[in-house]
Amino acid sequence: MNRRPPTLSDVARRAGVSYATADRVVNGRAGFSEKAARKVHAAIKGLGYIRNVAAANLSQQRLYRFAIVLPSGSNAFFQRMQVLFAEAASRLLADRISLLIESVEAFDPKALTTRMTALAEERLDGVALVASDDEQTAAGIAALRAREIPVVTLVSDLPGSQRDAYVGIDNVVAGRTVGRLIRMAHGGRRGRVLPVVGALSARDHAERLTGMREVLGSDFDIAPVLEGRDRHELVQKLIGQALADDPEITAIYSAGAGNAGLVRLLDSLPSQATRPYVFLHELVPHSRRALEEGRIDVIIDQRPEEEVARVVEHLKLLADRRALVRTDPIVPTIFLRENLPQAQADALEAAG
Amino acid sequence: MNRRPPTLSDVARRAGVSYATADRVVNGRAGFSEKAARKVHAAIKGLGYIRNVAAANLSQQRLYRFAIVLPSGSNAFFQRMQVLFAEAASRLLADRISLLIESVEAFDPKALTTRMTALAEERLDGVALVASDDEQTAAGIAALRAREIPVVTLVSDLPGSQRDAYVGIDNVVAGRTVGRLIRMAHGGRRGRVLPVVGALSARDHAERLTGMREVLGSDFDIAPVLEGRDRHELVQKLIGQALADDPEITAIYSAGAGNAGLVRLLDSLPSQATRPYVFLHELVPHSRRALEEGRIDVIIDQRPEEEVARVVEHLKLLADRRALVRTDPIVPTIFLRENLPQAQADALEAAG
DNA sequence: CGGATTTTGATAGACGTCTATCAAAATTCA
DNA sequence: TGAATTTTGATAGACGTCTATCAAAATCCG
Repeated sequence: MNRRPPTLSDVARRAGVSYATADRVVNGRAGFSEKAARKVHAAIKGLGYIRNVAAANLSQQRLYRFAIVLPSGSNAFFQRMQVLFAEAASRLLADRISLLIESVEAFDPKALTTRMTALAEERLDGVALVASDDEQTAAGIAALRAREIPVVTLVSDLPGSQRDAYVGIDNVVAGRTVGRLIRMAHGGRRGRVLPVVGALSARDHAERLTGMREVLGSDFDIAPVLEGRDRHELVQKLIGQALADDPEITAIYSAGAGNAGLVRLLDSLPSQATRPYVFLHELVPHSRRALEEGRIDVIIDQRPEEEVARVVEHLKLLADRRALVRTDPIVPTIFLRENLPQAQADALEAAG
Repeated sequence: MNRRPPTLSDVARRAGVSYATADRVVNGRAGFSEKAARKVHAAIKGLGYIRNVAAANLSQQRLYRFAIVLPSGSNAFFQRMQVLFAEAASRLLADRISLLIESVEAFDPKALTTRMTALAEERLDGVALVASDDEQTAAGIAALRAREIPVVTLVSDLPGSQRDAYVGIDNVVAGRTVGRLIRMAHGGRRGRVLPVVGALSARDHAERLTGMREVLGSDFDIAPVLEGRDRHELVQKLIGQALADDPEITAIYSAGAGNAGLVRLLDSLPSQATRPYVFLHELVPHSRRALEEGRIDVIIDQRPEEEVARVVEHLKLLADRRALVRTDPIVPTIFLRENLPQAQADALEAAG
């Protein structure tokens, strides 16, 4: 019923050439004629030949070596991502894939570029990194590509660069989504939204606000944007002040990090007062707890589990010079108290 | 720097036994002593030996053969799933995995069981199927398992059976999520919800309503449940009547299929009237269009793309007798007009 | 035409595992 | 102790691809 899949020997026989010639054609070695190439390709098509990757890797003792560069620091989101990559790494050993997980100082393009230059010297099969939006990083990517090392950007993209793929959400889309949810939560009534970001100069944060504004239009008031520098204490202080000064606020949208401070502040509010609706990004232990306890309303998550899986998938395909599947951006996922995924025991373990 | 990964020969050498003995131990062939087994296992641990799956598969000329059994019929959701599996199948050829995609008459447990019995006779490495909730199906699963064929249930689970894994959403969770969204959309005011299902006897539909009720509690009125048999015309007619008879209705929750009828009905309403909020399941061409055009408000999707990927992942791991990763249920995903994923050109192509 | 160059064929060893066979060694048991 | 049984070792061929080598054949060009 099921015949054995055709091998390159079968291809050679059908093409009427020797194995050696067929091999030269498929592996692009020098020393074959146009005519031979045509015959071989016709035979490949006719037989439906697919290279046996297992055999090929075996013969070459192939080991895939990928580097993952993440920003260091206390950011809960990247901590989680680091744990996820570490888990993936141990799983992937069985597939002869090794992940070198590296940290560089956050918000330090020079450190990132230095690391990238170092990586370009190693025999790597691919690099994934969280790009920052500057020319140095773009040059670093170009340097990797110049050495034929595929590059995938992660979480934060750099569209003008030579990266092979981006894995992450579209931040304008995320902001629009929050805008729609804010509208829904107000049930047709007007409201006043307090936007909080890390910095307006951070492209992803700015894009999120843009998206939100697009959907809210002129039906909503938008209070002056707070810049919390992604620092818990500052976020807590600024929002506290703003709420005290501006009792009209009906919703808070925190587009950046430092949300532990926001949660602490909400906790300190008098419980009988109706609090504003709260929307924030990234499902991490403290935001999860706040959602479960009803202190916030919505978390927009970029599903780091899915991102990790896709990064690995892309790097593997790029290393094998195969076509990418699923190149559409990750969809920002809306978590309410009710559709939270199961808590990740692994994350707690790793933290404890 | 990076040594060659240890082979079974290295293990044998370190254990002080021959390759043949090491092989007997790891592959559970007869004819080795306890002492030898202990020595080999110690060496495996000491060296961190991992079997080279590529080499193993090569030597056995291993081909994975999986069967996927989907209900046939005009249901847009399963049509989409079929397309996704077909795409996956062509991609997976390169990994020596073949998917046999089969259809059986929907809602016909006997047909499903007959097909399963037939599949049990084939040399398969795994089966995925949409379980229906009855004893025949459970027996069919048991028959497959008796022949050492792993079984994964898809979309609809059968918890009491011997299935190895379930890939799909928790329908109570999905219902609760809708409940929360209904609350949000009413902005703190009361409302009256019209629930529509295919049949109250369908477990998944009933579970969704249960979940919704849990969250709405006594703050909301719930109109009598309509049973639309997942048929477009019937759904259209019943909802039309209900809306005409009951002007108090502020929201519609369609927990089943047949939503093309719902969309048509909404289309026919006088445009100046404020329509009720509409929540329904599964992102398919007609529901997508309705959401884009603002005729409905929310789609709860079970992400068939992710389900397909996971089914394949599980089947492969089960066939290799490896541990499953990610056994938590799929999270019901909330789609608003703003966070719709890119349209799937492939689906259109396949339909056209 | 004749020499240089290009193309082709034949073949062999390696990758790590699986499967099988046969003889030698160790153990069990009467 | 001696025969039967179990355990072990040594080894060889296969899987499909990659890499390399060498000689033979075909083609090119002056």
